[in-house]
Amino acid sequence: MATAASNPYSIISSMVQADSSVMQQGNPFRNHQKLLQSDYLQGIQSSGHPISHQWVSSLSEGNPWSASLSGSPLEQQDVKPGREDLQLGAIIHHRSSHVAHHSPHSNHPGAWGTSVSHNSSLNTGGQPINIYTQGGFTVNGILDHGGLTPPSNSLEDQGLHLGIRDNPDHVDIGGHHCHDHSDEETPTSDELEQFAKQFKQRRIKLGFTQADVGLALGTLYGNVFSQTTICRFEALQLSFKNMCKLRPLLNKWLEEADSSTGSPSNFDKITAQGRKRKKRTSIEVSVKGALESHFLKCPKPAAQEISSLANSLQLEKEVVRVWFCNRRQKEKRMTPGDVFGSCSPSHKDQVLHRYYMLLADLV
DNA sequence: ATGCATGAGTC
DNA sequence: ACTCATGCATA
Repeated sequence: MATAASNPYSIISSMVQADSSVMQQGNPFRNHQKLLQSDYLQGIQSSGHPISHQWVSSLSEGNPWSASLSGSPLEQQDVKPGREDLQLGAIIHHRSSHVAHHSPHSNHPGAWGTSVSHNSSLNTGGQPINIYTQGGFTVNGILDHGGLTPPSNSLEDQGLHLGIRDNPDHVDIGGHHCHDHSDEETPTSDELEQFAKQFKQRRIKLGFTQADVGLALGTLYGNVFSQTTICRFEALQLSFKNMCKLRPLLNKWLEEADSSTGSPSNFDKITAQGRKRKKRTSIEVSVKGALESHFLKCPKPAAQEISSLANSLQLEKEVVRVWFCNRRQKEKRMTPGDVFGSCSPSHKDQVLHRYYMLLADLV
């Protein structure tokens, strides 16, 4: 994944993400100025949703997937406290169990499963912590004290400075307040990039996997994260804000890991799965191409438009809707991925052509 | 590493 | 309905 970090937003990207300031009334080509001035960083903080369109809200359709779920129509069967499909997840338990309450949550009708309340984020205070493992292995990174004695060197020689500037809002993460240090200030994207890079380096040197880190974070601060999230952090594929939130935690982990004199700590790993999830639908490349091109013209299609699109593409409406949501979100990442994704070269050319036309029109 | 998905919080 | 943070499942 080439370090495209140096250029987070190309002209194209900013053009495409102009959605936050432009109405898409079928004629996005009218707002050139807006397109040009759309600034990535700006967009981030203002999390702009200038106007919320009120489409014909006619989509209270029943859950289209609920039935197709391994034949078990128990979509809103409630969770019996203490039991449920927990067997699916491995329970790699350990001695001393000190955390493991799930707040009994009722499921939302239409949800896939007996949701096991997955809130592991941002618990202020002593919220229940959910721990899991992806793949059911993993030996928690850090602190399996004694055991691992990686060839640690110190990170002092690295430029491990967290550039701090100003501190707009206070975002406190984890179960405790992080007031003790300078971390939670607002960094620049450069600093973030720097940190991410160093973090990855150190992590690897210390011999930990992304999954390890995610888990360790839970053990350390009460917030578990998946391999996915750590991965995205390292690759700068999170929103700026999200990056800022995670950085202090990861930084702390780094420090701990580095001085892995680790104080014995124990943990319980509970893979609390058991929630039924819709089978991931895989969209054909050609179809993706079509979606992609629609996205260019209109990143925020109205419900009706989504419907017709879904029809012509033979996809479920919901799938299309979600696709657009994800696509938009992708556009807002620090390091936008290839705008063309895995499109065929020919399609890419088509799209590129459109961009060029647009550009030409701008000048 | 990434694509499709979920859920909470917001307009 | 949308955004945003996050993750299971998969390529």
